[in-house]
Amino acid sequence: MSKRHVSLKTLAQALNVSISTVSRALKNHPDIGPEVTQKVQALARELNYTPNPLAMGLLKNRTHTIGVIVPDLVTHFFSSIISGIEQVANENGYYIVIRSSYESYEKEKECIENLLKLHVEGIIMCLAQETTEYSHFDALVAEELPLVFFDRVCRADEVATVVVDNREAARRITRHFFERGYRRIAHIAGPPQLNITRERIEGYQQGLADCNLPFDRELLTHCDLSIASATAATQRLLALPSRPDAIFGVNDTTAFAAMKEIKRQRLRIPEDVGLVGFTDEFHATVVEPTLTSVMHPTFEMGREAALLFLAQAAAKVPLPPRQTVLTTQLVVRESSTRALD
Amino acid sequence: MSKRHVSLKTLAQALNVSISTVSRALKNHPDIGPEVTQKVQALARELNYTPNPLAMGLLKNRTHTIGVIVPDLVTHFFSSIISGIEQVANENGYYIVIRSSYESYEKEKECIENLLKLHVEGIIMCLAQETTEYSHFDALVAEELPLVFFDRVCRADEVATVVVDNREAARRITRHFFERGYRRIAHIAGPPQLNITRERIEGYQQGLADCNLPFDRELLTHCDLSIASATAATQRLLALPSRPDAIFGVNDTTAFAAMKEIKRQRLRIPEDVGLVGFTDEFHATVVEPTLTSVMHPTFEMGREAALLFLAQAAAKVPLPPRQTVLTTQLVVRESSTRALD
DNA sequence: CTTTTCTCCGCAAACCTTTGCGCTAACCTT
DNA sequence: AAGGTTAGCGCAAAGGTTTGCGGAGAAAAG
Repeated sequence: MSKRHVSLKTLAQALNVSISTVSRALKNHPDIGPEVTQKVQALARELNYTPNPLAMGLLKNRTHTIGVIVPDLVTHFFSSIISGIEQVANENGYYIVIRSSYESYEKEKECIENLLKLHVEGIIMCLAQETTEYSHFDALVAEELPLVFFDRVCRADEVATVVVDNREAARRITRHFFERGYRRIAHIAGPPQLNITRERIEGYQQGLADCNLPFDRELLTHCDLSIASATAATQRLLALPSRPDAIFGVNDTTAFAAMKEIKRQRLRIPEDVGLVGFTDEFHATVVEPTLTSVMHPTFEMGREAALLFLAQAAAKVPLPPRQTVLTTQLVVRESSTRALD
Repeated sequence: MSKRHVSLKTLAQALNVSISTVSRALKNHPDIGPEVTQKVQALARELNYTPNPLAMGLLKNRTHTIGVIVPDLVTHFFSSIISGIEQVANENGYYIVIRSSYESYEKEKECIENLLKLHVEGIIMCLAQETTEYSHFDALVAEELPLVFFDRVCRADEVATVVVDNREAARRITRHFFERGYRRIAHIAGPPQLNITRERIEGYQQGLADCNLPFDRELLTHCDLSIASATAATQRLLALPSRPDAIFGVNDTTAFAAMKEIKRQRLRIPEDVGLVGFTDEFHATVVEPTLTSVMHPTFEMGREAALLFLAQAAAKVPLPPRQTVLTTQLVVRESSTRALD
């Protein structure tokens, strides 16, 4: 399709010199005479010569490419992280190739195989929700290909990861509810296999313990992070004989779905039910009431993941797996601040 | 870093045959005897051989790579479109490399140069807001490199584009307001240089004409699509001596910002001020009141853009620039439906 | 027994770049 | 003037793949 690219050969033939002379002239090699160097550089500029990345890649065995796999592209959480990855990657001369796993284990495997075929120099990814078995990373680990997990992680003793202080954040939320007078604090958790689910549940339980509240198994329910599933979870909680007076959603999407359902049932937020999310998207400030949420440094998470990749890529020997833990902050808004008695 | 890849050479040496024999054996070339073919294929499978894409690219002058440039990655609108592009691209064996222009003209130029250096097979993009000059596409057009614009477009007589029926949609919104009894209908438009801005303004004016409403210059104001700017625009409108009773935002983000500001000023939606957005993100159903909006087929737009690219890539001769126009639908919710007298 | 016709495989070029080494002049030294 | 030095350039290999062509050996045909 597109017109032929100009190569060293093009220049060499036009000037009647050898290819190697052109190559050296372009880098001001002392072996090449000043006039020849002049002419070559002039023509290169004129014809807008740029080295063929494929040829360079073949020679140096490098593609300057990072594979990025996310469960989906559309969620603000992931797109924001990708944005962070992209920034650091570009600043360091890397391109990012994106694929989404659609939360599917099979697709995730496929993505990895595909990216390996492309000879990416590393992979930065977030596990799919379905993934419960991690042997498809064996090849990467064995080949010592730089690999970084963010948010949802596995094999943290082998590969670099970047996560947030999930336990601490969940604990803080629970205590915040308690301080605001809520006593039956429920948690809509994510799929059990995810580390973020486990950690946030642990933090939730720790928070309850801190406040001398009993852990009521009824008040812990799961969803698959979809809106429908979060709505159903909310309905289960609200239908309990002894209804919760506060709900902590595993992420903002869950919280938004819960908010919709709570309002649909004509319950008031925060008076009847307190609500807190996790991530703190922009929309948390738009909904009514505004949503209390944990500020998740998504952009930073992307940047950190990219930095972890760079560190591994630069290292001559395999680096010990590094865990980066980012700190979050609770942003208190209307949905959890009812007037205290 | 990563262990050496297995190449034809690896197989050839291991089996004591020539590289070309291995190459042919893998494709079941009749020239190669059955036992040799057997052995080669067996070893290839065992060692998990895959052709080196760099070598293939060098040979065929193809990279199987599409460059995608968006103003930003974080906005739902763009990430959703990217998702559509990614799907079609992957279905057809292409990888997508993403870069964001951050709405900057300079960065946009830089992105294009960068992607060209990577030898992408085409570019699918949305113009940056700052871009008012289009000569940096000369090279692409001249090289006949497949190029597709989506949403914000230029040079539509030369390059393929995919857009929505902006005029029609804006017209429909305006008439919807009129039917609901609103008479002073304002429009917060985007930056003047964008085609979407112009087209939606035209539709807005046409809608006014349809309803025999005068076009009041005061009721048309611009913003740069940022939240702060949209808030300021709303303030300007609400401060008018004769305040508008309806506002049509150029997109949902603008409408959300307007909603926040209207509520801050203790005005009621939809009673005092009707509000309509454009794009119809998920959050339109979460805010209170729920937001009437134009359903913008973003995912489809991404798919269509990718299909336009594929058509060009497959064509032997340059295709005449094709315009794909997607139709939208007005989704009426609470923010524009006050009780009629 | 020689010639033809296969079968089966290797050589080399092409895609593009880098780089160690070798080669040819011209210049300098003694 | 004869030998050595050096500036300035080209050859060739390497990286991996495909593919036209040529070549060797064996079997079939004369």
